[in-house]
This record gives sequence, C-alpha cells and structure tokens, in this order.
Amino acid sequence: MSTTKPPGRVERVRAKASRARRRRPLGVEAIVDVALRIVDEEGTDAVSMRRVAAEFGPASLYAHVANKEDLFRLVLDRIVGEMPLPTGSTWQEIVRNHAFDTREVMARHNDAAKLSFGTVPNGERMYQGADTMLRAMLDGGVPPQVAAWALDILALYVAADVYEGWLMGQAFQDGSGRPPREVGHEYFQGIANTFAALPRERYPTLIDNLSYMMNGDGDQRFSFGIDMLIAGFAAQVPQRKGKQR
Amino acid sequence: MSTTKPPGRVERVRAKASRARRRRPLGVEAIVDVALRIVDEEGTDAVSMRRVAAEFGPASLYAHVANKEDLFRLVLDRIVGEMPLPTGSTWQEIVRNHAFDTREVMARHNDAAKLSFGTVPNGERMYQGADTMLRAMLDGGVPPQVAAWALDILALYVAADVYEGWLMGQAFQDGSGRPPREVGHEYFQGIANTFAALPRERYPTLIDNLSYMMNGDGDQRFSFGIDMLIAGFAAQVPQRKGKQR
DNA sequence: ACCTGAACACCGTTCAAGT
DNA sequence: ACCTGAACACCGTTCAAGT
Repeated sequence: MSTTKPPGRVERVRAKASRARRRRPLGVEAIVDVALRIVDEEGTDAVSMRRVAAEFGPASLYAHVANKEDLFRLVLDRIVGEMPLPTGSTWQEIVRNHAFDTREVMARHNDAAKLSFGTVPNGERMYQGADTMLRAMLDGGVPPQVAAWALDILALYVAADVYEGWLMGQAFQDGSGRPPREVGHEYFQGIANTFAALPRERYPTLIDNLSYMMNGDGDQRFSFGIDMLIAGFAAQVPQRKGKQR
Repeated sequence: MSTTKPPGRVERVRAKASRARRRRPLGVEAIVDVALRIVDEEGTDAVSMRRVAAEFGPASLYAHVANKEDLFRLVLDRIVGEMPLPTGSTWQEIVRNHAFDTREVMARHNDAAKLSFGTVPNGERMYQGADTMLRAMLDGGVPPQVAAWALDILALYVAADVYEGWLMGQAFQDGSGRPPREVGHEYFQGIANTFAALPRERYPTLIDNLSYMMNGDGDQRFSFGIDMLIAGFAAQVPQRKGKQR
C-alpha cells in the first residue's frame, strides 16, 4: 500500500498541446493544486470530483487519480510536506513545539485534519520529523516503546484537536452575518446555561465546577492536553536524580 | 442550543391510523431506530435521508427532523445513552475503566464515534458520568481545572481512537474475500517494509526503532494513551507524601 | 495516452399539493 | 398535522467513443 506516486513521474508538457482546449495541461500536481485550493477556501466537503474536474474542463480526473480517496491522500501528502522540522533544546520542548507547529499547519487548511484519521502519512518531512522526535526522546531517557507510541498518540491528538476546533468554528458561522466571535460566545453561554439548569441535587460536583468546565479557549485546552501527555511520557523516564513534573 | 427534544414529546399513536398506509407510525424515535440500525450494519456513510425514509415509505422525514445533521445528533444521543456509569475505587481506576467502557460502546457502532467530534454531547448519562468522574478526581486531589479539562480531553481521545480504529479496520476489508486479520497483517507488513526501505543514514533513529513503531495492537496503544494522560493528571496532584504512579 | 459526453445510480432539501 | 411526488441542483464512477 504505497501511498505516493513514483516521483519520477514526468509532468510531460504535451509538445503538441495544439488544440489548447483547456486552461491547463492537467497532471496530478495540477489536480492536487485545485483540490487543495478548494479545501483551503471552503473545506473538504466542498471538494467534489466534478468540481475539481470542472476547473480544467469537464471530467477526466480518473486518468490521474484512482478515486476521491486517492485524491484526498495526495492532498494530505501535500499538507504534510508543509510541516516544519521539530526544534528545541529539551525533548519536552521539542515535542511541545512540534505539536503546536503541526497543529498550526493543519489548522491552516480548514478541516483537512480529518483526512489524516486512519492513515499512516508518509513523505520526507514525516520521516525526518519522526526521526528527530524519536532521537530527542531517547536521548532524554524516554524508553523506546514509549517514544514510539508517543509519536502516534501525539499525531492523533493534534488531528482530533484541529478537527474538533474547526467544527466548533463552523458552528459559529450560522447564517446570520454576526461575527463568529459573538456567536461563539453565545454558543458557549447556551451550553453553560444548559448545564446550570441541571438539578444540583443530582449532579452537585458538575454544577459546582461549571466555571472550570467552561473555562479556557481552544489554545489553552490544547496546550493543557499536550502538557498532560508530555508529563505522562516523562513519568516513564527511569529516574536518576528523581523529580520530574 | 438545546440538543434533545423535550422528553415529554408524546409518541401519539394516531388513534385513527385508519389507512394503515405504511409499516410504522413514524415519529422521531422510529426514525432514529432506523438510522442507528443502518449505522450499526454499514456505518454512517451508508445513512442517507432517502434511505432512512424509504424504510417507512418515501420521504417525509423533514417533518420530524430538521436535517441530516439533526438526525445524526439524535443518533449520537441514543448511543451516549448506552454508556455505563463510571465505576472503580481510585480515581485513576475510575477514569481508566470509563475510558475503556465508553470506547467499547462507541466501537459497537462502527464509525459513529466521528459524529461526536465538535459536539458537546448531553443527556442524563453524560451528566451523571461527568459528575462521578469529576468527584472522583477532586476527591483524589486533582485540581478542579485539571479535572474539568481532563473530561474534555479523554472524550476527544476516545472518539479519535475509535474512529481511527474503525478506519484502519475498513482498510482491511479490501474487496477480496480474504480474512481482515490477514489483510491487516499484510497491511502493516507493507508499512513496515516502506519504513525499512528508507535510507538508514538519513533516519537512523527511526530505522533502529522500527520494531517499537510497529509494535502493539489498537488495544495496547489505547491503553498506553490513557495511562499517559492519567499519569499527566496525577502529576498535577499536589504531593502530600510524594510518589504517585 | 489522454480526454470526452453521456449514462448509471445515487444524494440533501424544498415545496406545492393532498388528506 | 402529517405525508406525498416531483423537482432542483447536485454527487462518484464507469465506459464506449474519440484523438
């Protein structure tokens, strides 16, 4: 199940091109360009094979991509290629930075994060990133099995957070022209009210801690989650001088 | 943004029902029944408004549900209602058990887990569960803000894990009649081979730790993730006698 | 080798018209 | 109050036919 087309695939500029019937010479890269642009502008649900095809001239995509799933895989590969390499001094800092960096890249592309569920993304950038993260953790004393699985869970968490965040953001674009910020505030206010209306005698702890439940924006919650995971990994480092927190 | 229809909504058995035109009296509950059955049998992508409607007699759903999104929300509420209450002695055990329990319930319903992204699910069961989890953590000395956000991140992780697992499982149902187990093995073998074929001089740590990367099934990875999170939360408990985990 | 139009078997949603 | 058929504006994918 190799995922990427052989890189040697030449983008033959059809020497003839005589008829110059349509705007572009087609080819996988151009197709991915269009699909990614639609994702960036309107999200993955706005991408249809017909619409992508229409940007060139009606239908023929299937000569270049196997199907829609295949196209989305190529789009994801493109996005993964944008991810910066992990940087930082301690392994904790490297892991943390990279989580934030990859989150940012994903978030740039609307709900593209959901394309990464159930895939093992590949590409140079991915391998390089994994290698660097692994080495940082191993050097820091994190057991190899923990480090390896850490990569997995971090990627899953980042994807889930971005997708969730996008969906929330969508909920704030109700048809009304009102600013999403305002709608968002109202939305959370509504949730808070729903909770506050629950019978305190039945859910006392929940009610008494409502403010904590509603507290924090997406960034703070993501930051919290990453910190919890890093602390979890750190707890697996065999202690030499004791004390990690 | 209340999510559930008023529970007082009577399922009026239309006294007349004279014509007895179609199989069932319709009504939201019956509609959700059908939608959930399709989800259970074939997954969420198999659910279409037309197909759900067809089980009664063509089209009219829109008198009972606002749209497809609304229908899926009702389906999710139904599933959430199946979740057992958290049990266990220590807060760590309670959190761990409940993570596994909710994972199991979600996994019973194919890819229904993805319906939970971007929603704040409600319903008695949810509140009860949240209340119990919160109290357990607070009693265990977990700071309230950590406990509150913990609920959030745990739910997100469970949903992401189940969805990811389902997608992986899907990949193992290739058209061939071969047993998914076998296809799965082959699939991971393929991934392992892809990694193994990478230039060791460029990704030495990755290559040297391939066995760790490929190690463990879905259950082990989920278990690991939950343990990492719990350890992270535990590290936030102000130490009295020191030593947790 | 690539592109095309037409076709197949579907979608979600709306709406005037019925009972 | 609920149900219906028909319609609108779409889908993903296949395939014989073209160049």
